[in-house]
Amino acid sequence: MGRCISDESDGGLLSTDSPLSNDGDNFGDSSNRGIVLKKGPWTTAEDAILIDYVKKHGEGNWNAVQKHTGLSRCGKSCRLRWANHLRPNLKKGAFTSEEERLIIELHAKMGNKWAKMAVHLPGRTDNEIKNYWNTRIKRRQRAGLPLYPPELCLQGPPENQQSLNSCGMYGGDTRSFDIFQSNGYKAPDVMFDRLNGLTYAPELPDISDTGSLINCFGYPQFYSFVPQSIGLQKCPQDPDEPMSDYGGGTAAEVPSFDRAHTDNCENRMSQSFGFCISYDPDHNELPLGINQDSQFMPNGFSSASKPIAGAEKSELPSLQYQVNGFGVWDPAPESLDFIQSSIGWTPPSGCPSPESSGLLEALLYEANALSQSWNQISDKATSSTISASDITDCSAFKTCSQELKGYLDPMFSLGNSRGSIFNECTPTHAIGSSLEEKLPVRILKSEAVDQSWVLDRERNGILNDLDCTRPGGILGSCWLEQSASFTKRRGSETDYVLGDDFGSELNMYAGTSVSSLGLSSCTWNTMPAVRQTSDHP
DNA sequence: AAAGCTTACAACCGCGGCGCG
DNA sequence: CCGCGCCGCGGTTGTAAGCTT
Repeated sequence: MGRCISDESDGGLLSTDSPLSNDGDNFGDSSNRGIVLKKGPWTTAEDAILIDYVKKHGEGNWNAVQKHTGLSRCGKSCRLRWANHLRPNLKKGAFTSEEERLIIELHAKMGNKWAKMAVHLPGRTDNEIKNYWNTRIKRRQRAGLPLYPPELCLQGPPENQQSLNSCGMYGGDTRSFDIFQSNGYKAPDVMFDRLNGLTYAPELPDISDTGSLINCFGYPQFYSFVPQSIGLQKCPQDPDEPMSDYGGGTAAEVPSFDRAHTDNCENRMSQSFGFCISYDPDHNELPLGINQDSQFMPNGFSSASKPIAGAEKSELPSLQYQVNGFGVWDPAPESLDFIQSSIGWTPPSGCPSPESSGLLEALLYEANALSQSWNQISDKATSSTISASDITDCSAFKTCSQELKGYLDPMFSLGNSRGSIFNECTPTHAIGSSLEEKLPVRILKSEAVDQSWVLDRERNGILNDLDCTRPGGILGSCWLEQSASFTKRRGSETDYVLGDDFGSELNMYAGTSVSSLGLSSCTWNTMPAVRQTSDHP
C-alpha cells in the first residue's frame, strides 16, 4: 500500500509513492506517475476545480481530471468527492424520519447494498446511508432496541439474500458473517474457524468474562444479550483437561452441545426483541430442519464449535461467544449449558418446557416465562423507570471491566480464570465479597439506586428459587454491579440518542422483552447466586 | 477550564465487475 | 482468452466536533 505522509504545506496527506498509492487497482493512469497526489479533506478551491471540470466535461473519465485541471487528486477521489458532496441535487442535513424508515426497510430487504438503497433515496448517497446505518442505527442496538421494527421482522424474507431470515437475520450458513458486517461488528474468527477446518481462533472472550453471560428471569436456560465491554481474550483450554474449577464438572460430564434449539427467526426474535431463548439440553430436535451440524446459536449464528463437515465433536464446549445483534458477545448456548451442568442448577418449576415443541410453542413458552418473571419484577421495574437521572457512567463500566480484566489472565486456563472470578467477584450479598474494594468507589456510589433495585428484586423472589449456596457457581456480585452500570448506561444512551422516540420504542417493545428496555440488569441480577466453592465446601 | 471520551462523518482503501483492445 | 484500465461498491479509518467528567 501507499505510504502517506503528512503534508505540512496544506495540512493534508500526500501520497508519495507512485503511481497512485491510494488505489490498489491503479484507478488512475500512468500519466500520474511521479505526481504527488493529495489526500485528505478537499479544499473549496479543489471543489471549484472539480465542479468546473464536470461542468465542462461531464461526469466520468475521472482520471482525466488531473490531466485537464492539474488537480492533485486521483480519479477515484474526484469521483467520490463529486458523488458524495459536489453533485447537484444532493440533500444535506439529517435524514428525515421518512428517510430513516425507508433506510431501515431497504436494509432489511437488501442488506448492505448501499448503492441500491441510495437509488430509493433521492439526493442521498450510498456513503451517507452507510454512515447513517453504521452510526445511528447501531445506537439502537446499543440501546437494546431491535435493529428492525417488529413489522419488518414479520415480513417475508428479504430479497437477494437467501439466508436472511424474515427478521433480517442471517441463518446458519456462511452468510451469517454478513450480519456482523451489516451491523458493523466484526465476526469473531472463531465463529467460522471450524468451517475452515481450523481449531481455535485466539480471539475469544473467556467465559469468565462476566459481562457476557446472563440469564433471564431467573432461568439460566434463558439467555439474553449482555454487555460485553471487557474484551477479554479467550483462554486457551485443553479440551482434555478436567475442569475441576467448575465445581466438579469434567469433560465427561459435559452434555452434548451439538444441537440447535431454535430456528432462525426465533433467533432473530431473540436478538431483535431481546427474547431470552430457552435452551433445553434434552431437546434434541432441531426445529425447521436445521442441520444439527450447523450449531445454531440463540441469535441465529452458526457456532463454530462443531465442524460443519460433520466431524465428531470431541472436545469440551468451547465456551464460545457470539456477537449478537446488539453488538455484544453472548455465550454460546453450549457454553451456558455447560455452566449449568457444572453448577448443577436446574430450572425452577413453573414454566412449561418447550421440549418437543415447535417454534410457536417455544415462543409461547418464552412468553409464559416472560410473563411470570415480569410479573414478579414489574412493580419494581415500573417504579424504577429509566430516566435522565439514570445517566450512567460509561467509563465506570469500563473501569469495572478493566478491574475485572486484571483478574482474568488469559494465559490461565479457563478454570483458572474462573477461579479468579470466584476469588474476586463473589457475591457481596451472599458472602461478603471484597468487590467493593476492588471496584472504583464511584461505581458503588453512582450505582446505588440500581443496586438497591437489583437487590430488592432479588429479595422479592427472582432468586428465591435459586440455591444461593450451591457450590461451583460462577456468578458474582460483580455481575450485578456491571449489570447495574450497564443498565444505566444503556438507559442514558437511549435517552440521549433516541430522545422522545425512545418512549414509544419502549412501549413498542415493552411487551416483548425486558432486555429491550435496557433493563438487562433484571437478567443479570437474576443469575443464580453463587458462592465460592472453597468457601462453602 | 481542560482532559478524556464518544460520536458522526468525510475520505480512503481494497476488491471485484465490466468493457475494450 | 487475457491483460489493462475504469468504475463502483462496501468496509475501514482518521479526525473534528461535541459531550462528559
